[in-house]
Amino acid sequence: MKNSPATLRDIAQQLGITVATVSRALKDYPDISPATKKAVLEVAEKLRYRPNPIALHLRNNRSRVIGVVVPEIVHYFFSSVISGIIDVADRAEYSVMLFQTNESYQREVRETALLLNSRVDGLLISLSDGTENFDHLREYVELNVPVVLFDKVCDELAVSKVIVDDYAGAFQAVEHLIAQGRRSVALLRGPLASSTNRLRTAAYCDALQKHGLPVRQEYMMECDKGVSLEGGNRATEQLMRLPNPPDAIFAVADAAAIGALNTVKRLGKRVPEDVAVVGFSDWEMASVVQPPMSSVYQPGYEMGVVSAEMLLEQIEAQHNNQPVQPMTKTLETRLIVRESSAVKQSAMV
Amino acid sequence: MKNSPATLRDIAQQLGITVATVSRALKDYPDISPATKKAVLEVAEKLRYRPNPIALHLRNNRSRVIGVVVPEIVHYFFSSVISGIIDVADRAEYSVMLFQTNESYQREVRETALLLNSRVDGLLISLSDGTENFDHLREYVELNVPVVLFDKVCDELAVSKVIVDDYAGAFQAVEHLIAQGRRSVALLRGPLASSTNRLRTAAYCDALQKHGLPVRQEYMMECDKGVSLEGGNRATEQLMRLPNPPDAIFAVADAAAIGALNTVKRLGKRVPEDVAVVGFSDWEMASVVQPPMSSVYQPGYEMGVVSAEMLLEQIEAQHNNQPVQPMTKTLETRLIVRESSAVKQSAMV
DNA sequence: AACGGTTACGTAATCGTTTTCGGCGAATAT
DNA sequence: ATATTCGCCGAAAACGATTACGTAACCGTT
Repeated sequence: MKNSPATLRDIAQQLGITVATVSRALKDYPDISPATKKAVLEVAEKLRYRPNPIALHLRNNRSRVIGVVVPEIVHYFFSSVISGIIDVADRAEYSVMLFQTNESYQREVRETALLLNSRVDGLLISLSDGTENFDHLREYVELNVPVVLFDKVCDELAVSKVIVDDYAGAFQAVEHLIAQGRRSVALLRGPLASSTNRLRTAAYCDALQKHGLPVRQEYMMECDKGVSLEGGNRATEQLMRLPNPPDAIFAVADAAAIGALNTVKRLGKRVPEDVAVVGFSDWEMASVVQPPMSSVYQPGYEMGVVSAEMLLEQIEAQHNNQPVQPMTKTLETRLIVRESSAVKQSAMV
Repeated sequence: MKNSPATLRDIAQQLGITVATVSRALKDYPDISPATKKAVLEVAEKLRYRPNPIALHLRNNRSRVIGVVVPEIVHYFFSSVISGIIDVADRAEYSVMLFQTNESYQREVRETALLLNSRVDGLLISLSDGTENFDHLREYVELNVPVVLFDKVCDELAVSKVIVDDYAGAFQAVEHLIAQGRRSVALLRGPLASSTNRLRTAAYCDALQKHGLPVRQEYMMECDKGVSLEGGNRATEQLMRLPNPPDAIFAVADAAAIGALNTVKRLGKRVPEDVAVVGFSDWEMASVVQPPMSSVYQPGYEMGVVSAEMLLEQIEAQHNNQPVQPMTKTLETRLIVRESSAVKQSAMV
């Protein structure tokens, strides 16, 4: 029957009054007589009137929509962050527009431009691994659209950031391996363009040096297929083929770590006796592999919550013409020790 | 400096012409003289003009936004579906608004209403486990807003659906277990309100009966904490405490299956020798646990792609006033056999 | 009777864009 | 010389909602 939702005018026509009166009646303005209000409310109910948000956006110059851009959605950490963002946005009556870049810089530029055109009220973004130019985000700054960077950030932009303490987490992981008596710890990492990779790699080197261990290039592997299961597999195969293979592997991501763990076992070595393994992120997966894998826990959901709260605050401030101060918030990481790196507790079947 | 993006009027004023001319010049109407076009293009470039989509939406009565509602985002299968949806939407220049219900019927109603008010062009939704009333979706049908249900669907609504062949997949899994010589196969399932749970449960029963095996109530467990790791753990503990514990477990979700697998091992039994385990979905996790777990592969990404394509087609048809025929598409499942259920190939360390 | 103050509503502008319906001058046709 | 066409552009309505401002009608006061 009815094809399109009722508008103010539909109500006004039924009652022989103007849309202005209807609008005011619905918003309970004191100007309107109780009788008219009652009549308007009734008709509005009957017609199932709902304000058209698009018209409101046009008039108010705000959309109550925030844009979220992540490298990939099918990823335990990022989906956790997204979940946190959505829950916060939901409570504040904001909607979330979601995009993924598949780690492509070009697509990142495309999506952010799209989002900017869409007049989102703010942007939450985790940079792709390949992103080294930030002009697409500078446009936001110039137009005073609040931006919060999370997880994969950059120093070049004066915007708010939410990160985890990548350095401390990685440092702790490597020190833990050294404390377990490991003397040749290998690293599995992704491209150094990404801030998280840089920090975790730096922490790896520093931890080794602090304990008087050599930093050996042949132990620092960049996974060619990304820090994935497959990337971890391949890098580990290479590592174990070295004249003196490492006695421990620290991977900057759980997927690669699990690849490493499985490859070590496949090559007939024991975990952790021959090679200890520690990952980063503490995915659900880490606790179900055999042996259960140590990993640096990264609070994904919380990062989403904090980032979204920060963005919404800035949007609010912006809207009230208050100045917004870019700030950086660092969330704690925590090393979860399981059997893959704890020699004493190791209980093999 | 500039606080808000340039509008048609800004361009028009700079050139002393009207917005109508500017609009036509930008859209390359034949009416406009080359000189004017050139001038407009130049000023538009200088001012970095971008059409305001909100104004367009208001005028065109379409938003080029689709709504997506899932039970939870942090979930390998659903995030895969979302990924597929987003990739298709992206190519068609649509944006995706994402919501999660956390399996709450109330929140499902709330989010769908919000989305409807937001005037999305269409809705993609996977129902929450507790959803038994569908009035919130009937509103979409009444207002002629295209809806496509995926994965968790219902029979009560005359809308398009995309599902996997839950019945066939589950049937194949149970038959496989029987073929491996198992005679007492247990089931781990979630609430029967969900269509997938119902179908997989029915297939379980039918497969047993086909092979002359009894369908025993004490082997059919509803996981109290949901079909999660924890739910799988608890249900399996109960199963193994039975006078005659099962020699195989089929779980309707991988998380519960992995919980089952780990619990079986923790209780000192061998997988698959004592108890075989098969899951459903074939998450990444399934292949990395020990022993690698058999599972019914469910094409998540493809489901997202197909659902989104179907929805966009319907939106297009709707927009051209063509009738839309609700249709149901069923995607194939495929049993992936790994060591957790294949006695012969089992290679324990 | 004239004025002031309410009450209760209407008028019209606004947000940015598209598009229909002209309009005006010049060129072409009859 | 008048009519027709064409090229180029402006005016204005439309999408749906909000809101500053204007204005009737009515009351009571002086």
